[in-house]
Amino acid sequence: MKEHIIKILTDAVTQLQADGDLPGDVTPTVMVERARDRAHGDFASNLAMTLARAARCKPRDLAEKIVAALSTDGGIDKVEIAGPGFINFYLGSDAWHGVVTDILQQAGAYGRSNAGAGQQVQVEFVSANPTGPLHVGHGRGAAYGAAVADLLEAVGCTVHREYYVNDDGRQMDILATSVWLRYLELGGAEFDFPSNGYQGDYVQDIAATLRREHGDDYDHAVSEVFTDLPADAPAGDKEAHIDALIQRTRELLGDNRYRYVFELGLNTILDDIRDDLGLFGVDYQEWYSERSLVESGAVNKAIERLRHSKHVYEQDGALWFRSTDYGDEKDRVLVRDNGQTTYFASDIAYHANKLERGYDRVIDIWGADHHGYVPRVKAALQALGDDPAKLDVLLVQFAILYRGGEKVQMSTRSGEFVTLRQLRKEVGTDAARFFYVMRKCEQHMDFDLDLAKSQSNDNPVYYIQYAHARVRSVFRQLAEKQLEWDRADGLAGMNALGETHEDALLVSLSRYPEVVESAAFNHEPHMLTHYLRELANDFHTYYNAHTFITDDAGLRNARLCLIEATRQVIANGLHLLGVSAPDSM
RNA sequence: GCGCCCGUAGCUCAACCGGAUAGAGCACCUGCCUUCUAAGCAGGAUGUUGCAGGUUCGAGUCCUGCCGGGCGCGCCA
Repeated sequence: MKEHIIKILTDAVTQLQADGDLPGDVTPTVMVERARDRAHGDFASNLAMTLARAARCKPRDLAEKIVAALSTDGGIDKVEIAGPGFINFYLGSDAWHGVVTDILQQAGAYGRSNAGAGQQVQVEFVSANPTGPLHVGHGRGAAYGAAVADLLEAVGCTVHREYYVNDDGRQMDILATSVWLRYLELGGAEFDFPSNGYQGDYVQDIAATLRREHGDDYDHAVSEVFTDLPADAPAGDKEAHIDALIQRTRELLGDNRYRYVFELGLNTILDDIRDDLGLFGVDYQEWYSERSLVESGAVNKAIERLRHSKHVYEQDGALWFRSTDYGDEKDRVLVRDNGQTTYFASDIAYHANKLERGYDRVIDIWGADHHGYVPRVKAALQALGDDPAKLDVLLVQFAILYRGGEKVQMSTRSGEFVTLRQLRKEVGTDAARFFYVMRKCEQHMDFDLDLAKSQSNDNPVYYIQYAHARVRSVFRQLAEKQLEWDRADGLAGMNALGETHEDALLVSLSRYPEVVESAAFNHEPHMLTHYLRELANDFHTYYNAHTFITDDAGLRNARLCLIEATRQVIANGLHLLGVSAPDSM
């Protein structure tokens, strides 16, 4: 319908240009949008206002010319000029009936489109270091990333979901060392656990596995481990202490054993993260290993490419990338004076690799605390001769949890953070997924745990799911009354509909594909959550105002078609958000 | 100090590329269950869009300067 209106408006402008009423050199972009207020009709265009200047006449006068040149047919009841020069289109109620047929025919495919067909998109999200379980801070990135990916897929893009596994850095060495120290403790050793080590219970679980499977094979005397190490905090430097401890661990265990402990820690935690995300309804096409980039030489290759670009220099024993040439605040180190490449160097290689793979668009979803990182990554891509505009970095603000009106305190250092797993158990996957994407990603968010758990109309998740379950319930009642839904009869008799509530519902249903498309291309799943709430509201209102299972078979079948279509759209929308659509509640 | 994000009703948030009288929900008050699930519905009001300028037919939206909050500013990741 919208396309139809755009077409007749475009035709009208062409007509006016041919008649000399409009300059021929202007190429208007015809915008038609849903009227916000139904008093303004169903669709509105601001065409006359945007063209007024080029046409050198008043918007309202131009609007009249356009309307005069308009060929109105196909369901348009009337066209009016209003306000400063809007052209409003009023549709007859039967213009909307076709949407029910569309929905019932297309079922799960209704709302999907090919608007983004041919576009290869990569979405990288969560990518938390595998040094511990995911916490609630990762939850928002997971829910948001999954929704953005699913939305893009719904509009026809080919989407590759990816988790970048930081399996190569110092943090992983700290984890391996922490696991081994806990293992020694389990063998009866006593010492002060390093203040910079990983303290969570999960480390002890991994250590227990090591001891269960390998007995005392990995034991060493405490004196061997801690002799001649720089002091730990508070007296000494905790960083120097842990680095020396890592080195000592490597020496005592030897390459193979150290590797084993390292892998055990990494794999256990990665399995846990994978499992956790899976239960959260978040799945990936690929888990991309940072270590594979290092081992394949891709990191060194990227550094060499930068070196050739002449934006690299040596200073203080380190190798620097002159990112300030591309607007970054300061230059960045690629290779440290100890010869180790930085995380940034891996990340350059990783992003270069993404673009080499031929994606039209690369989307990174990061926590907002990493925003300072964006300019340097884009700078590197530019220096490499890649197009930084292909990279979209979406920054997700943190969510603050509230329970009983109080902020839930989180402290990572003591290991007493709230995990995503705990959140799922407390409020359920459906509520968590929905709540996380209810707000724009750049918006600071308050996550009310009590509300997410509450089974009341305050809770938008239940409100929407309830609408879905209610439709199912109506059909169960129908069966109990020994009646059958004659779908063909209902679709043929849509003219029986015409109540205000029915018109409103039809209009809402017809909007769904537009909402999906808009939410997808703007990377704003919250638009869908708002839409679904409005749709559920339209349904509940209708439900209370009219009886669906009436004695009039024609009316009954038409209404059943309408509510089944509503159910289908709710199910489709919830599915895109990773939320279930229950048959009963 | 510099950079990025945010500031909309008592609270949590919308407002599609700059459009018409800035909208929802919650909280608060009043009604509706012998009738398809009351996890629902109907009715009731709330604004100097942080402040001050600017751009234009039109600004919550764009520009400049302030104020307030968050985050970042490592040879950490």
